[in-house]
Amino acid sequence: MANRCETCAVRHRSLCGALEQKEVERLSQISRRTTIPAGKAIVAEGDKAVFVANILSGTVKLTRSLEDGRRQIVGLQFPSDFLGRPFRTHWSVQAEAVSEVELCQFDRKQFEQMITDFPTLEQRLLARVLDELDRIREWLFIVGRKTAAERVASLLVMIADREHDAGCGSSLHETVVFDLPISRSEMADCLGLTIETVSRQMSQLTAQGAIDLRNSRSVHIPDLQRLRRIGGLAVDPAAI
Amino acid sequence: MANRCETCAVRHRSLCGALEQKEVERLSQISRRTTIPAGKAIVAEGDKAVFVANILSGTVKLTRSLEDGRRQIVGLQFPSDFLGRPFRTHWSVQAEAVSEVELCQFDRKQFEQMITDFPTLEQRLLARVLDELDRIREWLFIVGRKTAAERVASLLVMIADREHDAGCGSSLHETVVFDLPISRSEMADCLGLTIETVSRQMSQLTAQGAIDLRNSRSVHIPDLQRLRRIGGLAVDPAAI
DNA sequence: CGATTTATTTGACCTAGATCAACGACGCCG
DNA sequence: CGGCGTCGTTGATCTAGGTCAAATAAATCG
Repeated sequence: MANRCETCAVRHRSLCGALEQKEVERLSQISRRTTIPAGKAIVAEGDKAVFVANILSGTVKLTRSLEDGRRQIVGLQFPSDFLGRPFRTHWSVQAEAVSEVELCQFDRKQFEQMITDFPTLEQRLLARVLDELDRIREWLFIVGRKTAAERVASLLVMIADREHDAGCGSSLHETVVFDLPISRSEMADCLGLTIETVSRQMSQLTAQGAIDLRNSRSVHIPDLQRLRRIGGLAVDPAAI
Repeated sequence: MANRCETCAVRHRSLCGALEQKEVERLSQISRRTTIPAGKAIVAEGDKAVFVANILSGTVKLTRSLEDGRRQIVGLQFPSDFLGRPFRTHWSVQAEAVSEVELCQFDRKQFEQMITDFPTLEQRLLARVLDELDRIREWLFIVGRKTAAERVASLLVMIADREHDAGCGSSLHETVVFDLPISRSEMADCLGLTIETVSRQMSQLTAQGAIDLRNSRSVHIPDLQRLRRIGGLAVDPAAI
């Protein structure tokens, strides 16, 4: 049964924000909510692409891996992000629920039809994909050329930015507190490092006073600009 | 003055392949050809985005860099590829001509209008950006988790695929000969390695008989599948 | 609540690739 | 043709981060 989009937590931040009341209704008719428990794969590399989805809550990781166990997280997605690949028949990455995830799924074919019918939707999707491309290029740079310390700092800043995704600048030297959605092992897989190195760098950052861990998942950043500097990031938060 | 798209070398492979005769005419009216000499920057990180373009000939590298000289190539673009970022006011990467490059430029704003007016164009652009996203995710994986030998092999395969971009499978164990568009230093910047390591790995691959260098730029790959295997790539060429 | 399992931290040591340093091979120009 | 600058190769050494191992610390379960 169609769900009521008016009460959707990500109604305006997600793709659907592009749509008028009437259009949303049509979209809601092809949507279906699903909940995926933490740690479960949503789709595997090579799976047929039968759906696309908006993330309503939770965190999703996109990974590529080799048979020998090497693994790289190639995307982290948060509530209101779009998950999936219109106009492709198969998934090129594995998508896995990091925490429990709620999705608003659409049949891929029907969604493609919607895109074709509603240019505003397509335009918004395009803008999103382009943003994603920018972010992943930044990411490639980090993984390709930065030191372990810089990588860990950069990841923390990135997650901080996306968690309280007000993001946009506000004051310099701002304080941020948040829970890491991912484990040390997942941090390592984001950064092309090992768990041990990530852990050592977290300890190092703590020792420097750049972060403060109340427990291993709860991060307090007393001065975001400072952490940006440690990460070798532009001090001006890259405008989304 | 408008150029005649009918004679365009990349007319059908590029974005414009989506357009009807009449639409192409309109597009051609806002297009302008430029030639950029080898080694020259096309735009710098942070530049105002005044245009987007199709690449007619030559190779373009997209780079991010740090003040201390560390540099990462985050994209390599070939003829028929689309260069630029609609709906963004500034460039987030530097674009530089690797070889002499011919562009077919469009005013960004006008191009955005075209996108809005011609959904087929937008859809084709979307598909392209999604492809680019897939490729760069693969790339992130390579840089994050693969050994130097695997990285170099992967890069050669990737370039071989894109150079004679018939690409699509044909026979197994196929032979490929091509000229590297990029220097050792640029290969290193693609892979997050140093020149020396790239050079050593090229020598290693030559010693193994996996490649054959007639000169430092001219690569002969006697068995593409074998090189794929060395690079830890799926043997089935990832469908474009 | 104690037992067990799983995540994280820390330490000791090792290695892939970086760095430093020649050296050879082309092209270019006078 | 010979000097010179750039690019690529190769060798010797060093080091950031990996690997292996052990000690906490936190979560799960009966």
